[in-house]
Amino acid sequence: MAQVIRLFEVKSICLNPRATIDKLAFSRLKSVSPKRILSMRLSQYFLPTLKENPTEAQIVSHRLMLRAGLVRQTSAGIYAWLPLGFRVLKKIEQIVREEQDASGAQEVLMPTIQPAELWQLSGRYDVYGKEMLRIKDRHERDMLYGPTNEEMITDIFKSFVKSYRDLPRNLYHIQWKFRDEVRPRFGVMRGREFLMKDAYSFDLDFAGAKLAYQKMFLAYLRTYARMGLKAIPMRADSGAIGGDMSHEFIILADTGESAVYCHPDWLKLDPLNESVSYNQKELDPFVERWTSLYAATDEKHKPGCANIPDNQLLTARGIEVGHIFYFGTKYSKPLNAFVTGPNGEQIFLEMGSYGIGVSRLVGAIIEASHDDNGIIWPESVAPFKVGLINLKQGAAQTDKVCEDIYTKLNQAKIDVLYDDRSESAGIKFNGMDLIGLPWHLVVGPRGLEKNVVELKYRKTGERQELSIDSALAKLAG
RNA sequence: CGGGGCGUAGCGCAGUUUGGUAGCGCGCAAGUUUUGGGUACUUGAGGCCCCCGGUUCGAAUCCGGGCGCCCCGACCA
Repeated sequence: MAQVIRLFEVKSICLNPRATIDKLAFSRLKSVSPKRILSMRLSQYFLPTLKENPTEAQIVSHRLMLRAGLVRQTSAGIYAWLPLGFRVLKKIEQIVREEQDASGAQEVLMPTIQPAELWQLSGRYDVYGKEMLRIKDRHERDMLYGPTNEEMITDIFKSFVKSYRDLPRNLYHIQWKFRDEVRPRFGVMRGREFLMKDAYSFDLDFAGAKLAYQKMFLAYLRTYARMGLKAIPMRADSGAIGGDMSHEFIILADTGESAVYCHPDWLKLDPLNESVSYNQKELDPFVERWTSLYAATDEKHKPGCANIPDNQLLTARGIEVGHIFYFGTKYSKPLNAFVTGPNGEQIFLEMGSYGIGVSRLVGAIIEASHDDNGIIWPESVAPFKVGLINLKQGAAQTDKVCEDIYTKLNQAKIDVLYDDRSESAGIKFNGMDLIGLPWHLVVGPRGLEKNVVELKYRKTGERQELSIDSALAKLAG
């Protein structure tokens, strides 16, 4: 009897959620740096998937994002990010961050709400029109929800930097922005509220600004390539100033919003194979080479102007996922942002700005990577690397093997979503295809009789039967 | 901002023409069943029919006015 009571006590302590949380919190305190929880059991996850297509979603990425439980629309063009979608958003953000840092840019965080005064100084308060969401605070002071941050960063920068010796600098942040689009559409690809990385470079002269531009050029190519995207820089309009120092980065996707024309050799290039460092000597030839191949959007395309015959041009559709441009002293002059030069003269800052649509990329990646069954996440941005499917939940054998695999994958720091629900096989297979995790590890009684599990690669649909150990080894490799 | 469409259960829809107090499929819950690609059956819960006003004995349905959402175009990361 005493033993029974003791057992019961032990069990009740383990089942007490508070005890678990305290224990977790304690272990976190001891660790040097905070770590994110890698894996998840589907039976406990907030993942509201839909079997049918919501009518409001017309394009494929929007439909799949709603069906796979990534986002929830709260108003036209404004979305709440649910756990699975948020994980993807964070992974994309992190790749952007790492590449910005590698290029020498420094992360800051500016507010979403800005005072109108800054915009009145640059003259854009009136120019921006209704796209700008204007707000009054309780003191009737004019504020706005920032659509971009040139004015603010210039104001911040100039208030501290007074000498040419403090140049160059490149500051970026990843922040939510708002543009009150007349007609939001395409889900997160053309929302009103969107997450964006924008960087702002400050230089003494044009040569410096050009180098800053080239650094971003390289960082952008690397960023998109890491996300499994083929991004092509295309010359864009930069207004009166800037010459050719403006590029849009367009990824190719069948459902893209605009037609693009480019040299077929683009498809062979991979920026991750290039060994080029962030210095002028290496960047000059690199950028030269990467801008020499023809590429133009519909509106810029002029037949006969390419360096190869028109009929050999690759015609495709594209989605803009980034834009870099040099704009000189456009903001530094009206905002009076200058430094003292070597000879004591006042020199207005040479600036450029560089944007990446982080939330848009979630949709864009899906546009570029899906099939009839659902999303196909590139591994680098996948919410989980592995989907573990237990075909017979509740059976001792499959449960045990799955738990074991789940633990081992966790120990190997591989994030896994374990479908431990008591659902039929078909529901689990289809659900896993829909949310598009790169690898599906299927554990069923039939396979276990032969001591094998099935490993499926979502992208190709290829499956192979492997022993548990070799499946784990393959996932770790 | 021009043009068009739609708001009925969580999702997809019917019912509106001809006013009589709301229905189907999926999903959800319970049970049986099934167990390797959304299994089958039974039972059940779930609606301020977008909102406000008007007409009428009676309005999801007719009339007026709002609001919301979607699509095409112009605009944009």
